[in-house]
Amino acid sequence: MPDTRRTRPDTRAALREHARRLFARHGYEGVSMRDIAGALGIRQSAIYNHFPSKQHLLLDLMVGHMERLLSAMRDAVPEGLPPAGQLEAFTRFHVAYHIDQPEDVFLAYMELRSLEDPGRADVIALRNQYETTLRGILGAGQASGVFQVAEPALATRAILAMLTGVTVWFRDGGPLNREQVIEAYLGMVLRGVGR
Amino acid sequence: MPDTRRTRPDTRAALREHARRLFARHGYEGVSMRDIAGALGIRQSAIYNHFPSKQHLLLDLMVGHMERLLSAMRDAVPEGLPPAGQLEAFTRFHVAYHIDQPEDVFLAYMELRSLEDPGRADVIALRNQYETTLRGILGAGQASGVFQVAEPALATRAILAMLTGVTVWFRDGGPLNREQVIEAYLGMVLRGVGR
DNA sequence: GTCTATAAAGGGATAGAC
DNA sequence: GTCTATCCCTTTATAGAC
Repeated sequence: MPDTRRTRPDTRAALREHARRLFARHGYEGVSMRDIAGALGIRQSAIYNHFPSKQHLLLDLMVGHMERLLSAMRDAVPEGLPPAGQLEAFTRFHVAYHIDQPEDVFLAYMELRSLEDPGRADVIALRNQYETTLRGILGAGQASGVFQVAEPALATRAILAMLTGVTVWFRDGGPLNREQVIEAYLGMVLRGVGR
Repeated sequence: MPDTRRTRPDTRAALREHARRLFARHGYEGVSMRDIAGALGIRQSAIYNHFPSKQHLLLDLMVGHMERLLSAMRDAVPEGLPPAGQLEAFTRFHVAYHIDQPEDVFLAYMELRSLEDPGRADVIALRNQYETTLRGILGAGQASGVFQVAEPALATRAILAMLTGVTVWFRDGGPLNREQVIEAYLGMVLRGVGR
């Protein structure tokens, strides 16, 4: 049994945490390696024992976020459900995840432009998998007549933009709690597709 | 009658144009004064004849955008209309303006975090005026029973986020033209508030 | 694995000639 | 109003001691 009191702190994990927070708040270009190192109390050069460059650190955060998001979404949206049930599950999941992980989500949205190829293409591919899932749900509902969606591709983007915006304003302790926010967004999505 | 062929180009206006484009594409922190000057074919130091600092250049772009946006919105949304008509006018205006001025809009949304006080507070106040207009329309429609909006403040943010997202994906020459996009978003907004 | 020291480049801003 | 030249600072990244 390891002595956890004497375990050296996991610098790599701490770097991820502080970089995520700082990048989300000030933007990739607005944060220096010194800023990140300073948040941990180490020197800037020590970061290079854990990540080969600032770009690689950003890529690590982006890919890690997208893989966790996709995996969690697939767990939350059962394949066997009819389209209306899938849309409800997807919407609840998306809002809840964005409330719970605002920094990851905000970072992935805002700093894609700071990510260089080839990593950028990988992240876009992962994001497209996520979007395609919602697109498929809307298309299936349209085909079976339970949704009235004139333009499924546009509706996909409209719904994702609407729901993702929750990260910009939601705060714990505000007038609406987590569950009230999820229900309010769900109501707008369902009415928006004609349910 | 002035000889327009020999008129010196308006450097200040050209600086605004190129800075707007570069800031929107790479972010405020990702663009240097040398980048902006280079786009015009002048030296970096010449910028300081027109703007006292990089911050002032950003503030000029932000305030200019918000004032134009507010003014155009007030022209497009007549005060005398009933709430349903106002919501339709507001939605058509917002999508059209965001399609036509994507750089201004994207910049104002993304780079507010790079703007320092006191200018930042001014821009936020202007943005709040814009949001409050939509909030008032939804509140009036709710009060008169023509809208079913459980949470007007949330619905305001949800609608604005949904519509503003058009800047991320819309391109001239794509599968949907400007008018088709406006109608599709309008349909989703009206259904979303129960019309 | 972290430190000090340093390299090499780029950042915003200013001075003064023209 | 734009230029060249420069100041002073910060940046990412590397080298080598411990």
